[in-house]
Amino acid sequence: MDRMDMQRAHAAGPDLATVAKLLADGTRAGFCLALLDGRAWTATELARHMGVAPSTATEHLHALVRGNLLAEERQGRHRYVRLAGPHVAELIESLAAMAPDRTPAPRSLSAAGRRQALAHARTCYDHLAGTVGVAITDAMLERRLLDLEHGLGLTSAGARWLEELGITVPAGTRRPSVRSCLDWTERRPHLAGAVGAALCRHAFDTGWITPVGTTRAVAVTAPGRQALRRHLGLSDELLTQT
Amino acid sequence: MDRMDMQRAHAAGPDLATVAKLLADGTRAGFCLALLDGRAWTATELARHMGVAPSTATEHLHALVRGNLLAEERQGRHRYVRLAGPHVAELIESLAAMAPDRTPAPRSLSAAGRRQALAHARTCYDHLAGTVGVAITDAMLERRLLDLEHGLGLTSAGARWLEELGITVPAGTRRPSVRSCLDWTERRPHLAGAVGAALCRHAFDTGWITPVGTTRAVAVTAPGRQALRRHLGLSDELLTQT
DNA sequence: CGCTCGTTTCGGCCGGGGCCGAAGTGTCAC
DNA sequence: GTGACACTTCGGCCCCGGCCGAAACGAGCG
Repeated sequence: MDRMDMQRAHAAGPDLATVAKLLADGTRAGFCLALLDGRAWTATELARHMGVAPSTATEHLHALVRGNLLAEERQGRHRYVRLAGPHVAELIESLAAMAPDRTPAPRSLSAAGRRQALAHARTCYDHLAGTVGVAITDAMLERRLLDLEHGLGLTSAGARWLEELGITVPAGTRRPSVRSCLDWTERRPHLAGAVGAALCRHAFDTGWITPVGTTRAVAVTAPGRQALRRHLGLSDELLTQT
Repeated sequence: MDRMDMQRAHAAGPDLATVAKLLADGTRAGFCLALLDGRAWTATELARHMGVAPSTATEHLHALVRGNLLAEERQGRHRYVRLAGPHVAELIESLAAMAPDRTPAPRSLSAAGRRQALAHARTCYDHLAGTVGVAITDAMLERRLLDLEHGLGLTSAGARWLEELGITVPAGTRRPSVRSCLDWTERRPHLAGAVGAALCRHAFDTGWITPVGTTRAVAVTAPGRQALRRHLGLSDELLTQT
């Protein structure tokens, strides 16, 4: 039995390394981070986004799809990819929460503006993050719609509150209704999970928020500001990007 | 601006790759999986466990400690390492849940026995897994001590039940009280989080379970069988390893 | 049917990094 | 002191894998 066999023999259990390897490359990790916006991107979009040749992107995407991190959908001569599901988004988030934030200082005015818009309010896969996302979570805690008694949880008052707003949360799934997601600009936890996703969806559907350009950034609309003030007591200044 | 700079410029946000790289090697991943037992191991123990030279293990451990995945503690000429905390264990678990299980067929009778003991009952960092871990979770669901209404949660009856048993769960932390952990033998979720940890600790403290050899496997003692039958209605056959 | 453009395949280059063994450092026991 | 032992450092080997460009492929479109 040579060395390789020794190693194999001791390597029982799940094969962490092959999954981790998929995220262990800067380019592939960048793809996944980009896809955290929840949308489907084409291969060339991702290639340009990370500054690599299309051929390189193709290979990476193959690996990610084969590893079940991404799902692909082909339309004509385009190949769209998106995250394979919320579980992948959560894996990426928990990895990101542990990673050092190496966001570089903005090099241009427009880059600084983009960064500020993202820091103010953005989607994080399927829920809200940024200053606004954290503020919503804090307000819900203050009003006892959520509590921290045993980790983050929805109170019965919170359940009623959702119902009054006409927000229905898909039940019965394994997905936790409330999950705490640590985001990388605020470094503070905000509301994720099924409730976070439902709330975000509702905010889009009713026009409280609207996407900014083609990024993950969102802006709070006038009706949105009004609704958030009434339902959560959030101030206008907080909701307006300076 | 050359190609490298382009890539750097687009690589904003958390540096997923460097964290993932730590787990992207079979040997380092094996170390972490071994450390999931929650104990502290010495460098040589881990080296022998994975079949690599001590010098190799040293380098890997340095990387893992520098990356904040492991904590080290030096005692005399020994260097003990353990997982840096529950968040690391959870990261490893979520990675493992996504990884293909490449557990090889046992090559010897003793290996088969070890495997069976592990499959029956074992610790998973700080809570219980295996057939027994899943059975406890199922029984708690059936008795409405837990519910699945919005993800896995502790009911008020469950809180009372814990109190009656004299189990106190540290409150007020960010750690979720109840978390679902997918284990790699049963492929079914079982109770983790602060409650899972407290329950496991209680089971050790009161002698319901006892470690088997130096592995993660545990055996249910006679008092343990009695207690689990009385408090959760678990049958003796289920709790005895065949 | 030829042109465009998004995607894929392939060959080849090159750097990073995992591995070992040999030698060095520090700790404990006698 | 003199071993024994746990751990570390270093040099060197070698392979894996990310990158590109060139060329092929195939869907849309006039």
